Amino acid sequence: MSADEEIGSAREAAEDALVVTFGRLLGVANRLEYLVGRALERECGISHLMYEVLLILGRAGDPGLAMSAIGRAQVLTTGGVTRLIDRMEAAGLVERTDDPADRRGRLVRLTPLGERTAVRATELHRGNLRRLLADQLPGEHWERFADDLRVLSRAVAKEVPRLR
Amino acid sequence: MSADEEIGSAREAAEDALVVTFGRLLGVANRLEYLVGRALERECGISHLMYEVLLILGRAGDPGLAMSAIGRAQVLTTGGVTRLIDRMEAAGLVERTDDPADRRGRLVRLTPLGERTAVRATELHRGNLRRLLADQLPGEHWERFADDLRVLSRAVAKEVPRLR
DNA sequence: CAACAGTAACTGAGCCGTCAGGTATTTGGC
DNA sequence: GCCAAATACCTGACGGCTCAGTTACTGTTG
Repeated sequence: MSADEEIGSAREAAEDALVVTFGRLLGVANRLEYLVGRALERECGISHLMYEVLLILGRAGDPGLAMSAIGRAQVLTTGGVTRLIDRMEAAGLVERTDDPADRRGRLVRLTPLGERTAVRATELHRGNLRRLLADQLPGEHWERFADDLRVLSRAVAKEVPRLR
Repeated sequence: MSADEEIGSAREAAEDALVVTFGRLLGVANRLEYLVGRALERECGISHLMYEVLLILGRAGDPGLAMSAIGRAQVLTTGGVTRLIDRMEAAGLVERTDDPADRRGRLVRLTPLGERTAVRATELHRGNLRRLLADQLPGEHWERFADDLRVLSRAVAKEVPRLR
């Protein structure tokens, strides 16, 4: 084996290790997301998906967001969005209005209850995440972790459409 | 504000930033997992959950694993495991036998088709993950990333039971 | 301006998980 | 040795998503 090949295979092994670790991280993250979501559901009565929609609508403000925009933000089919918003509307968290600019469309916006719920859910959710990290990650590593996570999540987010 | 308080609040701000980033990473990872899972489903005809069960059973070998062990490895209720294994059995990927040591139990093990499918799926899955990382993360950062991911996923895995 | 492709939201069928509750079997204290 | 509690798996009802197809409206183009 030549020196070049040796370097190549070392690099490949490192690649492999990263791929495996990355796969494992995805699995763990997925499970975590699931558990944090259930905690939120117990404590706050809304699903994790609803929580994210509350955040999105909160940022959007008046006059609200189109159904299709919500579907794009979450990974949901139009049918899924319709039913999710149905439930949220029934729970009094959001309200639908006709879009004055396009008579096919509806706009969705938060109700006051929706706003309050978003605030409360955010506190609980942050608390859960913080508790999750607090005594596991040594403080002096946090900055580096934060940096890494930023880069990684940006890279990964960019790649999402590729696998569709 | 005293110097101590200042340090405290700076640390708190760093904490906040990490928590937010971590939350975002979880969201992205979740979506990624979903998309990688669907890719696997298209290319290989098995769900992501089935894939993980194939891996677990592959490691377990003969005479197989109890249903409850599968449920513990994945985050699934016993009912969920029963139905998942039902489908995998119908697809010819696994087979159930009575547990000779406990007449309540059944043991699940891979069929030859299951073994072949596990190998093929692993290749495809690895390929997808690798493609995902390959041209997004600069090579010189890989080792550091791998290291961080290891620490992080260990920390996070340890925390999972806490949120139950 | 009429035709038609494109887009927004909704809906019925189906899939896959949870939950709650059932039966068969094992186990540990008396 | 017997009985209550624990355990292993299965099942019916249900929730929430996708898929595929529908209706209503818009924008483009000859």
